[in-house]
Amino acid sequence: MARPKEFDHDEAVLKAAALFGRQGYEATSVRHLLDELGISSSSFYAAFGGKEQLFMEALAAHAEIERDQLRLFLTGTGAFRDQFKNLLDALIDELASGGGTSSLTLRAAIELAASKPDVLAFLSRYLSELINMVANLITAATERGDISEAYPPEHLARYLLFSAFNLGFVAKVSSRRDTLEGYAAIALHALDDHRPHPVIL
Amino acid sequence: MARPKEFDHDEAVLKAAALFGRQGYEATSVRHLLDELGISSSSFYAAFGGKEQLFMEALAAHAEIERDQLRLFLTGTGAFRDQFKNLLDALIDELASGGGTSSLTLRAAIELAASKPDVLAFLSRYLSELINMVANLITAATERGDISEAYPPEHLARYLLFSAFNLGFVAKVSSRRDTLEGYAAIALHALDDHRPHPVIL
DNA sequence: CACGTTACGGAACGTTTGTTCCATAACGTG
DNA sequence: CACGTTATGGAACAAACGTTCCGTAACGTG
Repeated sequence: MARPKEFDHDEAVLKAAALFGRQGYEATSVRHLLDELGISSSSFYAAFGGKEQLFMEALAAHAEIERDQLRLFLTGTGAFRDQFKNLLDALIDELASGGGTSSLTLRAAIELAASKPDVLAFLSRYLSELINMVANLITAATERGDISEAYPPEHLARYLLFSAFNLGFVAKVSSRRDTLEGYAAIALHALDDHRPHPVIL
Repeated sequence: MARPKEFDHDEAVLKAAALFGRQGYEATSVRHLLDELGISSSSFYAAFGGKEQLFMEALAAHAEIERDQLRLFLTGTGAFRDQFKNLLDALIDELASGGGTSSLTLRAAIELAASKPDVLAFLSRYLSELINMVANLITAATERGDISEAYPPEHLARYLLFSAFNLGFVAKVSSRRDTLEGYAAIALHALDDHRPHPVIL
């Protein structure tokens, strides 16, 4: 029919998401994106429409992966607290290794939520979705007796999610493993039973 | 001797800090700064040297104010937990009112810590200072029996500080009061009396 | 009231920004 | 093997970027 594309659309979006996550939106120029994606400007605008639209696509793609990973960690077998601890541990591994595929979600919220209505709208909807998902898991866990019901599930869900995101912030300043683990240990305490509990040691 | 300046240096730095805090570094152009400060470019470069240097000055000025406010809240009379709760309440008031003089510290860390070594160095030093300050207050509080010694003071200090900063992140997406209060209530739980959990990392 | 010094306003600079345009290349189809 | 269609590379664009420069204005001093 016609000349075929020489690059994969979705793959390019993921590369863009990584670059935006590393450098931020404003600091990432279109020319830098062209280099990273290995395409020329005409292909760029034909495929993505422009910088801002590519960012929205990248943000959505990143969010989807993030949500799936979250679901994967929190829907296994075992106590909810253990599952969430595993999630934090994995996140710490990633952050401490310096790989630094830091969360585009965090960056987008800080850099663009106030100035770009589209970004705010997306994040608002996306984070609500995450919170609902985790809140439901928490409700199920409390019904099993896994965790106490000291807080409204939605509040607890939001707290846990934002604490996880916050690890990315902590890591921006110090990505030492014990720093991150120290933070995570205390954040996780919100899931401990507040009544006296048996010492398992 | 010579023609006197028509604007106050420190006042201008604070205005710049507010603008940078609202819009971020890259999104704030020099022309926008000139408008906000009400000066012309020649005065700008004579007084501050350039955009980047003004940012560093603004960051330092903001940090000083932030540190003093923190000290003010945490060195009064009363239990440490109450003092920290007052701090969070005041922060929530500010964030919920939408005034939105959001923390330049948070923005600088997310947007620039990875790309501008000067910013990282400053934040690293500044946050260490804050953590030490709070850790000392925590040590004193535990010696009074105010709070339990479940965690190393430095870890607890870092957790509390970053939780406070994290409210700024939460507010970016939803600045509803009950959202922020829900988060703060759970974060504060780290200061409640409890025996150390056996599974601390 | 002239002088030296410093601050001011604003035009101008070169560079980089995001985007558009067009001639050319690479396909599937008739 | 020409044709229609779509992708590509790169030149070109206006606008905005951070910064510099210069003539002028506003002081304190002699």
